[in-house]
Amino acid sequence: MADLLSVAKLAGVSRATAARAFSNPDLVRPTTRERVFDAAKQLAFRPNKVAQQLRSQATQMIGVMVPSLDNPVFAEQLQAMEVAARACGYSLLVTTSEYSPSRESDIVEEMLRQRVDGLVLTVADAGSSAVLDKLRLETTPCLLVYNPPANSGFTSIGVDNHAAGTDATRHLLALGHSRIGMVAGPLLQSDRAKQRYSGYCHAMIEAGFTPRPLVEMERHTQADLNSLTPELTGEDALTAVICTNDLLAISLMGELQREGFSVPENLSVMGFDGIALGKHIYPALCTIEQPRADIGRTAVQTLLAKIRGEICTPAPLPHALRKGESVGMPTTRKFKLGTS
Amino acid sequence: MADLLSVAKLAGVSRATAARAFSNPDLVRPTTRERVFDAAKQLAFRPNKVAQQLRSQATQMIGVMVPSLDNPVFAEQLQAMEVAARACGYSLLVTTSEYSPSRESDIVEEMLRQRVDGLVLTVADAGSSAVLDKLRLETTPCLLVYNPPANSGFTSIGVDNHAAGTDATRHLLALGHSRIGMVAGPLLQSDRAKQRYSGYCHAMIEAGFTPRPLVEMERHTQADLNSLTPELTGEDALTAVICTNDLLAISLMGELQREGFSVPENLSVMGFDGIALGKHIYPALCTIEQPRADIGRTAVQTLLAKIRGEICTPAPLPHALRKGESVGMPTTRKFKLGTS
DNA sequence: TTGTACGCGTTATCAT
DNA sequence: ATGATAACGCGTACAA
Repeated sequence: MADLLSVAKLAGVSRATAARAFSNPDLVRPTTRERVFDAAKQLAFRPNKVAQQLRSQATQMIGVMVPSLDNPVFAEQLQAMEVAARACGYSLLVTTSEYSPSRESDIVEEMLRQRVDGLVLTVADAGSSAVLDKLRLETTPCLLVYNPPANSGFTSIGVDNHAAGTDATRHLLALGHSRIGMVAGPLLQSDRAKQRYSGYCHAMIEAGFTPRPLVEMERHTQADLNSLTPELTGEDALTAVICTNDLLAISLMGELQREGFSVPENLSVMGFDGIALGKHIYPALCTIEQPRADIGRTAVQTLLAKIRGEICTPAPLPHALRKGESVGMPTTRKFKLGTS
Repeated sequence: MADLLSVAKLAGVSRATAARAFSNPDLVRPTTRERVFDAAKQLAFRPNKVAQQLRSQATQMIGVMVPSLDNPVFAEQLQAMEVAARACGYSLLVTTSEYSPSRESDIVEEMLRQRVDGLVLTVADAGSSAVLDKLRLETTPCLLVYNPPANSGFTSIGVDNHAAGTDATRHLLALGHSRIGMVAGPLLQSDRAKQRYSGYCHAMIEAGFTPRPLVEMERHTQADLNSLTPELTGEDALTAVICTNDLLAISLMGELQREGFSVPENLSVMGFDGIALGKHIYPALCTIEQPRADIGRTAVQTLLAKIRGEICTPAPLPHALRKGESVGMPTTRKFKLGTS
């Protein structure tokens, strides 16, 4: 691949002049400049970013680590970040941690070696994270997304999960529900879920009810109806459940319907996150919507500000309740499990 | 950030020796080696990949461009690619084209400047693509994913979309359907959809039926029931439709149910792609499953082979029929539209 | 306005 | 076994 020197030679100027023609065009006489551009075109010259990066000590790359792209929440956030970053001339180096702390460390180390200008991470648990401990000692600007800001020492972009959990619960309470449960994936892997649960507890207590224990599923993205059935039978049977993420909610609804129950008649189901698909399925998923596009954009802009040396601590982004057919008024229609 | 020279000085050796201690440990006396390692640790030395890349003329990065990460098909493929690439010591530079040809060009240009070792692209239409025309003149190894291999001149990883379309149709035919339609997003933006449609036509003709015209929706991911209603009424009303992707199918099912119809009693609905969510919704989506993990892995491995200079033209990957509750036998139950 | 020369951090060649 | 040095491609301070 042609380099600046060959361009310069073909244009009959020095390397410096050729370089200037690109980086500082006004410093070079128009005719000379054109000669350089012509030569560049003839040789199909393409500036070498690696060299530029080494020279300028900046890569214009930001490293992104999310748990998994199989969850649309992260994929959609990444989509927004990519657009925002590109608009600012930055590229994204993307990795997935698969919720594994050791992978998290390897990935961040790798990205630091690549000299990314900044990092955007979503870690399993911001409260106790080896990778964050390491990053505290580094100077590379770093930002969390989705992780609750408290206790990590890092600025974090996302909604107020506690408040969101409260709002979700209040919505159900307002409809007349009181026997409300909450379902989560593996808790250790999600500090968000914990906060949302605490918000739920807050709302329940506030309304004079006793919060129920969190029901923990084995996977993030797939509900297991059996784990929930104890809560669905008897006098105290739930009339509504909140899932800590939309995938869980959608698969729970599927399981219920597959077993012959209907949503929301037998059980109201709420999700969390607001992935796009939730609007299209039937019944449409009632959920707490995170402003994913905003989150992505804000994350990029906040990080770039940090990179420029500015100090900024953005406020939590507003969540919104998205109503949906998966939630209704509580009914007395009894569950009859095991009829299949 | 500490560099090799400072490490060397602290260890009391030359830069060359320090470098060797890492790249070629056996060439340096064990005691010296340890001194170097100690110094490196003390200074928190972290090798600079940018410099390595400039020096070695290889970035160990592969550039990935997909239309949009909002579609789980691409997100899930990317997930698989990331794991495969990381396992081989490669990183992923990820971009989204948003189905825009001009963005496609900008992105590829940018990645070439970054000197990625190879490219993995999913373009709108491999048959006529400005970006592919440009890449034909370049030497950077390049691979398509999902795009049909024919007519592009590039090797492409994916299933045989024609055959898959045929298989989908045959499945419905075998159940007794004959009035089968096909629904797609914007056709110009998806050569895959065209191939799948031609496969459908093939199967219909083969069975002695007349293929229907493709119904084109305005968006890739959201069905518009109104566009379809003409096909759902009258003597010749459809009993089954195949959608060219799962998101379209899922939203179509939602729309139908929302209007009071049931799937598959009133209309059988098939999807295409096999995104994970399809299994969990109710009715579970019957679809043609693409081996996304395989596709991702194979793409990376094929590209790396190309980068190493090997020649390899992988065969199309096998698709699979995933049965689901969204498809049933044809019934005589009439559609009654507009009853709401 | 243009050219000379140095440095960014690394690796590889050639001496010693 | 180790050290000196050139080169990767670029940007820029300084000199002309």
